[in-house]
Amino acid sequence: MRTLNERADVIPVIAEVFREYGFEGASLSRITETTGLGKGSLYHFFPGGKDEMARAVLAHVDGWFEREIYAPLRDDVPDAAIVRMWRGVDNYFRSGRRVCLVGAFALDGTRDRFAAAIASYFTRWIAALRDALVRGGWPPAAAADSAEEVVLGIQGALVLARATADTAVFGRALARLQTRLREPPVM
Amino acid sequence: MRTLNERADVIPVIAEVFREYGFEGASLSRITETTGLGKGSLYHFFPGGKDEMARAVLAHVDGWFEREIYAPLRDDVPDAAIVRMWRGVDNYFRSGRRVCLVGAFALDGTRDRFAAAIASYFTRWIAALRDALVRGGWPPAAAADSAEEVVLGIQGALVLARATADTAVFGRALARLQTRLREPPVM
DNA sequence: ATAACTCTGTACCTTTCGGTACAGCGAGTC
DNA sequence: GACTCGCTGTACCGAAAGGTACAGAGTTAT
Repeated sequence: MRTLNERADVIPVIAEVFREYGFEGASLSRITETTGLGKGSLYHFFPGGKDEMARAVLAHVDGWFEREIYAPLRDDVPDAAIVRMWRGVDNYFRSGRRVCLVGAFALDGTRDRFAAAIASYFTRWIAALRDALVRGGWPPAAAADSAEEVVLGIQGALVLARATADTAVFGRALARLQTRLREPPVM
Repeated sequence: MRTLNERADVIPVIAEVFREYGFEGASLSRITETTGLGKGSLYHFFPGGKDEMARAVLAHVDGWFEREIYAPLRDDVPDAAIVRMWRGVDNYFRSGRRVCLVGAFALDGTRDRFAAAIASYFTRWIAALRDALVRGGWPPAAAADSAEEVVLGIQGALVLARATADTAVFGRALARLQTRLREPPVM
């Protein structure tokens, strides 16, 4: 019964290939090379081919964020959950050295094919953060605005860090957004 | 002597294909289809093939921003130049319906190939905006920070607008960033 | 020991990829 | 009318794309 185990092990590796090259750029030959698996094994685990691999990878990323970020934001003490989010995000994106797979897919022509998964990733993130802020005493409108600003800022920081090959941008952006969430609006 | 004229006419069309599908996804067949030009004409204008097309497109985008945004930020009255930037950006990105070609290339595996052009586009934008703020009376450190925040915020907004197929995100982000540049820091 | 089942390598398929070669068209020039 | 010269369509190329077929190895259960 190693099937499930090994399939699960391969997904993060494939994810890295998609992350690095995008959907179109992630050729099967690159995937087989990186994973060390031949086409035989690959199509055994993912009969649907590249499309299924991408879906599995998106689901994997989504699962991680749901578990580590969204759920805590919805259920835990707001302040603690938000601290956890900052730590988790900085860790996940390797302080700007790693790019967001979902964001990369969104800009690609790939978007339409995985539209639902891509949109859901972002809207649920924003909704969860907004809820945490509201539970922390923020006015709903300001909470919604700031939640959107934070998620969008993280994506922008990743684009810029990658574009300029300067990971410090990411750290500065996180710091800026972080202070902004610490001081509730004056309204 | 129609050569230069027509080549110049084709570049924006090719740009749209790259913007929509990314470098890898923009196949020659899609380009011929969209431009209405056969391979013969295409390789007549761009002997270097896809690579040269991408470089021409990047140069075209860069030229537009240099002329319409960066130069005014450096040379004109700061307030007016910044107002012009907001108008120009909203217009250029069609209020979030259009994606940033340079940002898309940055996330792609394409980045390395065009690294210089991609990095320069962003660093010059940030530098120009920072200069305008400093000339407008901002402390240099705060100006640098806010300039980075604005450029990064625009990129993030484009990612999110595209990801959620909700252009309103872009408008809200622009409004937020705009108010932030209107009130100089307290420090 | 054998049967069943999971996994893997190899060979092969069609389509599309980026790119090339080139003959010819049409609008100017002399 | 002949001659450029800029442009275009067509046919073609080898390589790589994504995907399939399948025999067999390795393990596990009986």
